[in-house]
Amino acid sequence: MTPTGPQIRQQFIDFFVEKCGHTFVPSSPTIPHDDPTLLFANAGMNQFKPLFLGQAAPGGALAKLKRAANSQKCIRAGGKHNDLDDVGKDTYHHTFFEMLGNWSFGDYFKKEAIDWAWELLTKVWKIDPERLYATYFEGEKGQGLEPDREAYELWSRHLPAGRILPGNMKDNFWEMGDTGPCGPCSEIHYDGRTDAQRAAEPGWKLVNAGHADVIEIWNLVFIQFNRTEAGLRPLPAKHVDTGMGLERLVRVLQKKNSNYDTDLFTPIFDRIRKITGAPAYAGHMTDKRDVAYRVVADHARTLTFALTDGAVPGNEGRGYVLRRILRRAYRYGRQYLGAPETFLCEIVPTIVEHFGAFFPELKKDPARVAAIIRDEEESFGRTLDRGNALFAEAAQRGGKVISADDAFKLHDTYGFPVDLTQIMAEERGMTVDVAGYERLMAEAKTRSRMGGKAGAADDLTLSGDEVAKLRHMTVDPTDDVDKFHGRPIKARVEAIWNGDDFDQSIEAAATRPTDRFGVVLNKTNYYAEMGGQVGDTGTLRHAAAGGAHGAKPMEFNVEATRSFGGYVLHIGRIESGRLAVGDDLRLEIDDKRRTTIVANHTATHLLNLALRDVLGEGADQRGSLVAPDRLRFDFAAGHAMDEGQAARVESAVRERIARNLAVHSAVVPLEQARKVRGLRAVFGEAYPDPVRVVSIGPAVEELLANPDDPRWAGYSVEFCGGTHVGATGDIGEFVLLSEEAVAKGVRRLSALPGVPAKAANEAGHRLMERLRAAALRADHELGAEVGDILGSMETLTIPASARHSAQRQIAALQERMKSAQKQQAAEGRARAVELARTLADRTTDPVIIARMPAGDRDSLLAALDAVRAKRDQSAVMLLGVDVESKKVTIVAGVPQSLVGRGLKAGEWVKAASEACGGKGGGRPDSAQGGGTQPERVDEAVRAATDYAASKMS
RNA sequence: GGGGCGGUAGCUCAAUUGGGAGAGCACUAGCUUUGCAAGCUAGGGGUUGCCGGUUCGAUCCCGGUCCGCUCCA
Repeated sequence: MTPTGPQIRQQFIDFFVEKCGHTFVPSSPTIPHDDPTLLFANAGMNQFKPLFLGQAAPGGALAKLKRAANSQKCIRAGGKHNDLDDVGKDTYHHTFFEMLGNWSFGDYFKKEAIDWAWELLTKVWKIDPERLYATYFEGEKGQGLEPDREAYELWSRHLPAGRILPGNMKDNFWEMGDTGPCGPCSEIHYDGRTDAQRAAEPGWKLVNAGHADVIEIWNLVFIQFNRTEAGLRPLPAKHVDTGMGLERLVRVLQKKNSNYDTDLFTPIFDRIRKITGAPAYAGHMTDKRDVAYRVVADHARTLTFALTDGAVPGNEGRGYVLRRILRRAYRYGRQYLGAPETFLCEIVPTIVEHFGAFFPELKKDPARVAAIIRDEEESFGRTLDRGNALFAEAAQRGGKVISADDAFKLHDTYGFPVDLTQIMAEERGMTVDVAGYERLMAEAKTRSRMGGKAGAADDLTLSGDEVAKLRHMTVDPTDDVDKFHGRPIKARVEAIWNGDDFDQSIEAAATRPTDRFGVVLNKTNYYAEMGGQVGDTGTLRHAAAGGAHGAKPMEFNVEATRSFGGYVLHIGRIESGRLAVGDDLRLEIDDKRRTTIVANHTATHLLNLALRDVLGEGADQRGSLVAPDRLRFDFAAGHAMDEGQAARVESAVRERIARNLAVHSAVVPLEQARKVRGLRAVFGEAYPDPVRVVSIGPAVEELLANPDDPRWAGYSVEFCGGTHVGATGDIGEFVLLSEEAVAKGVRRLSALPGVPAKAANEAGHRLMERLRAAALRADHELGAEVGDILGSMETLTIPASARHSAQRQIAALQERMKSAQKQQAAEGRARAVELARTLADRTTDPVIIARMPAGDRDSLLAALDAVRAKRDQSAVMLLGVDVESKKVTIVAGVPQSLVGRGLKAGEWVKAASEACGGKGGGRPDSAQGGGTQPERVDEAVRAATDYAASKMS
């Protein structure tokens, strides 16, 4: 009986969990929320990186792990390893794949890793041992690296010498970066050719040679060295990191020649066929339709998983990579499968159905994922339409060749990749100037690079190496229990980090004002930036009065506090005196700042609870920022809250402040804490075990004593390592400032607590007063006042409710202004027209030149039309005089008959306007102009009269 | 972070040396038709994203800014 893909995945995990004592650790999200250096999760070890780097927080759940196994969701696209363009063309490239892995963190090593791998493959899965090959590291003299004889010996117990092959630095030595943990690795390869092929050519010749059927299936990495600038040093704790691509493994076990022929993909193909009505997938490598099947299936998997994990298509970073993936799939589907205008979104349910059992997060909100994809499909469809129009133009223009400029513009502005343009050109028997396109592309790239000089990272950090160095210096991680009360304490200087190296001492006189240092102490009362709460600031001084070194007392200004691998870095500058390792210091934090931060943080918890009350369970927290002057709260929501909802959220928070609920915290086992009803945790976040629980209202012990009590749903209970007020009454006041979208499906609230909230409320009231007063004014006074109010609104900090109300009132006032203006204009026009009619009735001259009272150009033009209606054979010029604003406005119209005699309206107006300090022009039959010297309007009239006379005579 | 393109009526879009902001659809009213589909006539609807500059005059030119699309990093 051939096992299914999900069975194979489970067999792997069961083998390591049940037989070999591993802990099953669920896959981390494809979107690494806490690692900005990584676009997507791309290897099983990602979530264990802190363990290998020695940066895991001591005491956390991670640090306790000895052995782990899982199937990690991985995405390879956009970054250094970019497989995007290869997907579809062969049997094994994917942007999304699963990586099975087992890990040892300073526990077992090579022997167990190799023996278990062999046992699982040959005994459990019964892979023919004759088809397996192993590689080992052959050594590298230049770096003083010996061959990995140990691995060779271990393998020789399972395999004949002829199937254990040496490999070089590139294939068999694994390094994470230029420095850090590294070590030799050993790969297992599988020969999937037919017996006849295997008889004809020995498999060892094809290992690592790029043969489609002789493939690497498992990589066992033995991390035993640490590379520093000085060279390689053996690690005291040796680790094992293994990775086996699930898709490949399933292919082998299901005896297929392509990953896409396994049941990991065939249900998706069936679905695609159903949606598009295309002929069934036939598995050909070059057939465009089959390529499209593979592309669409692979990309749909990537998108479903990435969007589920909280990513959103956008125009930068990983969002942009996802958008490109989506579009690639969309184009292939539309072009080669005849897919309808939206179809990718229809594949989501199939993926959820087949992968949801093992990855339950998929089932959480698949409708949201599908909706995002549908949106993108629709908008890309519109872009394609615009691009198609441009392509048609370019094709018209080009004759036989689409020019480089056009091809580049199609790509750069409309997102048409050049290969698409080529396909479209081919269909019309045209070609594309690809060489020219490449040149333009290269130019654009250098331009883009030139401008992209990123600002230097001025914030100090400690890398894994440096954390290890601290440990080597026998410095213990900082004891930070005092951070919760924040009162001044005494502590000893353990190390001083200058960004490149550790100093023994620093002196104010010898540093520049821009130099920043990071002070490591044995303990601290500073809160290090974490969980959205900003770090503390404050001052470090010598504990003994007068200072230990010289006359001037030392003062170190802490501007930021951050934590690395358990070491709290007090970052800032030394203002005066001298600071040395071993000094005893007195630590003070900026109390006032801390007070507002603390109030903000507790308010954030109340806000979180209020959002659930008003919007329901779906309003998950997506991030937060707790700073001294404001708080920001991001949460999942499809659209903006209406004013009623916002008001209810606000009053729900206020109500709990008014009840002055006590804030409790306790550190308790994670498993136990998770059971408490109504507990709120941040999506995608990994929590330590034991975890700190902060509850507002009931004490943590009460919660744990009776976790199922439905009453708890009415209280705020969160996992949180931050600092809080003693009771909610300390927050004082609370107002919502604004609500906005930060990404599709994510909204951001800004709010203020305490004193600033009161100030905002008062500012809001003053604004309301002002609007009430403004509404009583006369129409003609409104303009200035409304403009002024609008101007001040931009900088005003007022509650969101007041802002909305003000906007409504202003809109009403503007409406009033508009109709008043309109009425005035209409009256002005009517007066001008009336005047013009009497003028026209009075004269029959072929040339009519008349002064008009002040009026806008529209009135003058209307008057002009009125005159011409009655005197259609006369040339007419009207001059509007506005002494107040020092302006003369001139309009003129000349009938064709007189234009023929040389009286051109443009020239005529020019003559008149130049006489009163201006210019003018226009068409021969109709023109406008003006001047800035109303007092010379007589001259203008004379000039116009003379000019007309000269033409008419 | 840098570059390209765009933002005009409720919607889709026009508007050239800078010179009176339009069309189609939708909307309202009237007419026509046995009814429907529609047709005819009239009308309402605009801060040309926002701010500033140049100019007698800016949808148009220049600078800034916001938003959308797009490419690159």
